[in-house]
Order: sequence, then structure tokens, then C-alpha cells
Amino acid sequence: MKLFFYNTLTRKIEEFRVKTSKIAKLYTCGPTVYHYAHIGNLRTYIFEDLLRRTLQVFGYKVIHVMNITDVGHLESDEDSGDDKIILSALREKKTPLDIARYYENFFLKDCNSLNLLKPTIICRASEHIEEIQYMIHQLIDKNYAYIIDGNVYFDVARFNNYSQLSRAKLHDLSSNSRVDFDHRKKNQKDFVLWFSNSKFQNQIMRWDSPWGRGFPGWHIECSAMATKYLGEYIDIHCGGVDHIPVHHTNEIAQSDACFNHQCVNFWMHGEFLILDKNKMSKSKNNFLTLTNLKEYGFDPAHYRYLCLGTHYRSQMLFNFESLKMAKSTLESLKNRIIDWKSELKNKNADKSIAGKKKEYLNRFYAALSYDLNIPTILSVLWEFVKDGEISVNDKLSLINEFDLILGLGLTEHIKPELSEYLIQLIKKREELRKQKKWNCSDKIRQEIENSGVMLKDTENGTDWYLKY
RNA sequence: GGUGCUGUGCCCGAAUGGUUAGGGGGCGGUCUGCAAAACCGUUUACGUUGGUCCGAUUCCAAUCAGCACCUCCA
Repeated sequence: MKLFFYNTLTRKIEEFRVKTSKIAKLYTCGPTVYHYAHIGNLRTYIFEDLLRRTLQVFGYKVIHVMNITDVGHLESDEDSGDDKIILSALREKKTPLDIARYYENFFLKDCNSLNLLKPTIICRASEHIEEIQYMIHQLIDKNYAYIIDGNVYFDVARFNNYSQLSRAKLHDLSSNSRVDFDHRKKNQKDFVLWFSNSKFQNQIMRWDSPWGRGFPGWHIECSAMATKYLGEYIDIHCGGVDHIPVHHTNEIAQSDACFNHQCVNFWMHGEFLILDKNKMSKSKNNFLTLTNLKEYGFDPAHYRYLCLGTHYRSQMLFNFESLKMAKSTLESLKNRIIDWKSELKNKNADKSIAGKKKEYLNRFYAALSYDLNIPTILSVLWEFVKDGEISVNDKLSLINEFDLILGLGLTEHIKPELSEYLIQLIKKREELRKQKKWNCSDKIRQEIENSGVMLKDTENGTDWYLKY
């Protein structure tokens, strides 16, 4: 079965093809580690994880590279803003490197708890200064960059089709009044490759270079590292939609100029998560983290499930009501799976109607292959979950298959152990029920339920499940 | 001003030119000592106005409303 994805470059859904047979080279833009990742950031990483899992399920060996930007970045290329890592360091009275490592670590833990597959290679910008400088050299040699006052700028006018990805008009961009004017630039759309003459003269994170002691501009590290680990041809490059107009536009300019050909085949972008009709933004200080959600009693898996319900190219409205729905849905699914497992132990497996299982699988692959339609997959999932013509055995095997993509750890989920105290209480209540002492047994049930365990009385005795 | 997106039932949220999305919630019922879970039923869906068509929520046009990006941000 073929894969089709929406390519930002062409604004069309196209058949996915790779350069090297059966190998998919995937680059995803990673975090700048100056703060905690918020759930909007994480939505994009979840989208990328779904993409990666899809590629794998369709038989590709995926080489997945993600960068960690740990060299401080200015607010903008115009050298007018603040270096975020430095600011964090000042705020927290630590060294910039401490800050970067701390947030990097935290970020990776978040990814882990969301069950995101670990990239094949995670690379830090600070450890690739040599590669970055090498690429800048090449761009200067090829006349795509110029040096003024110790800074190196990319010359946008020299690069054809600069706005291919964003489809913005150059003159409109340059007339944007909100961008500070930089007199050193030939063209206001030119962007920095290397800073040695920045207002941060005392910056700790600086490296020697032929152009002066300084640090790289914001876009070059992705181009340099992507090339180092994936070569001149990259099958898919991902990020958030905000990267389309500037960051990815500049990456294309740098890389394609350097190698004289198109380096990236597919550009895919995850839409934003919207909070109270506003984008979540670190600078506006209105953001929620995974830790916040945990404080409200939600698991990372609940958030992941919530994200699965909205297509990656649609804006997703976040509110706690929806998150609560996601939680109920996921927990009830897990409880069903536990029931199926014990059912399987207790009686002989019944047979499904022939071909039914395959039909569900086909619908699953069809939805997946057409631009990652995960919401449809969820509806297919719920259909077979409630389908009486499918055996429990087949349901479990389908769940397994679906979860390779969904990544919710559905089948790993096992029934937790109860404390001895609660087990005794349940037994005692069963005795009382046999004696039809309803008042006493109901009191005990109340006590058990107060500790978060719900009871169900069946023909085979009392069963229980965790309240959610 | 430029680039793009969206408008679906009580809520979240898909697909689709004609046939049930799915989930959550509410209500009614079955079951139960009572519950719970499960199951069954129910809850007048496609922003507005035109057009194309045998037929439009789905295509086209206009219109209204909302959103994002163009500035560090996923």
C-alpha cells in the first residue's frame, strides 16, 4: 500500500517516495532548551511520532534525527532581542550550559512519558560548531553569504525562489514594520549565519571563528546537522507551522544553496494547539506543561489520546473538558482490555466471522496511509471494540496492531494489585451479600469505592476496576 | 496589507455528492437486592444566501463569523 502525505512545499497531498529504497530519512526540529516544553510544543512531537510509527508500520527503516538547540538564540535575527538561554541563566542563577542540560533532560523525560519513540540521533548544536562553520565557509565561497563587521549574512537576493515554502512576497516581508532595521544588511530579509558582533559581548557561549569569536545564527545548525547525519537528501523534514515562513524557509536557502539542489523532498508541519483562543506562547507566559496536567490528575497518555482525536493539520482547541473526555475514553478502553484478557483465560476463544478482522485492518491502513488520518483510526477502533462478531482474541490482536501507531501502551496495561486490606473487605462483603445483609454490604462497598476501587457484582462473584 | 486555514448535533471531532463516523455527556430501558459495568434506544448536525446536479453537509460563487502566521516560538 502506498503512503500519501500533505507536502507544504506544494500544498498538495502527494505520494510519498524515498531516495533510498526502504529507508526513510526524517529530520524533526527539536526544542530550544531554555524553558519547559508546553503541551503545544508536545503536540507537534506527538504528530512527528505518529508519522515515524506510520513509516515503520509501512516497512521503512527510519533514520530519525532531532536537534537540541542549546546555543542561546536571540529573539530575532536582527540582534534586537534577548538571548533566551542567557536570560534563563540569569533568572535561575545557573550557567547557560546547566540551564540547557536541565531543560533538555526534562524535555526528553516528557517525550518518554508520552511514549514518543526516541530519535535515532539526538544532536546538540553546541557540539557541532565545526560543521556549522564548515557550511558557512561553503556558503561564503559560493557567494551566497557576505561578511560585515564580524557577522556573516546569507544573501537572500542571490537565492532563487526564496519564498517557495512560505509563498510570501519578498517586498511584503521586507516592509514589515515590526522588524527592526539592520543597516549592515544588504537586504532586510538577509539572515545571520554567524554573529561575532552582537550586543551580547560578554556571552559565555562563544566560539572562535575566522570571522571573530561568537556564535551561530539561528537557522544554520539545522542545515549543518541534518546534512551531517542524513546527507544531502532528506526524505521528510518536520516542524510546527510557525517554522514555515522563517526558519524552514531559511534552511531551504542555506542547504539548497550549499549543495546546488533540492535537499528536502517532503516538508510536513503540525498545526498549533490553541488555548483560550490564543496560541500558547512562552513569551506571553500563558502555557501549560505536562507537569501541570499531571497536577490536575491526568496522565501523559490522556493527553496523547486527546491529540490523536484531531488531525495534525487542524488547529486543536485545548480545554480541560476535552481532556477529561479523553481520559474517560481511554480508561474505559483499558478496562475493556483487562476484561478481555481475563475472559480469554476463563473460557475458550470464540471465532470471529471470517474476514472481519482483515476488513478492520484494511480500514486502519487506508486511513493511516492517507495523510495520517488518526481520528478515523480511532473510530475504526471503537467499531471493532463494540463489534459482537469479532472474537475477544481477535480484538486483542487488533488492539496490538493499532497500538503500534497509537502508542498508548494499551496491551501492556495490566490490572493492578489490590492491597490485602481491600481484598479482605471485598471477601467480607461477598459473605454479607450471601446473607442478604444489604445495609452492611453497601456500607463496605462505599468504603471500598472511597478508596478509588469500583465493584461489579457478577454471576462469578465480585469483580473490580479502578475508578477514573 | 500579505499568506493560509476553519465554521458539523449538548460538548470534542472525522469522513463523504445519495447509505450509521467515533468518543464524551444527558435522558429512557434491559440487567442488578440496590448499584456499577455492559448492552439497547434516544438526544430535530452540517454558518448564511445563491448556483451546478436527478440529488449537496460534501463541488462552485458570494457573504458573515472566527483563527493562525507574516516577530523568538511547535
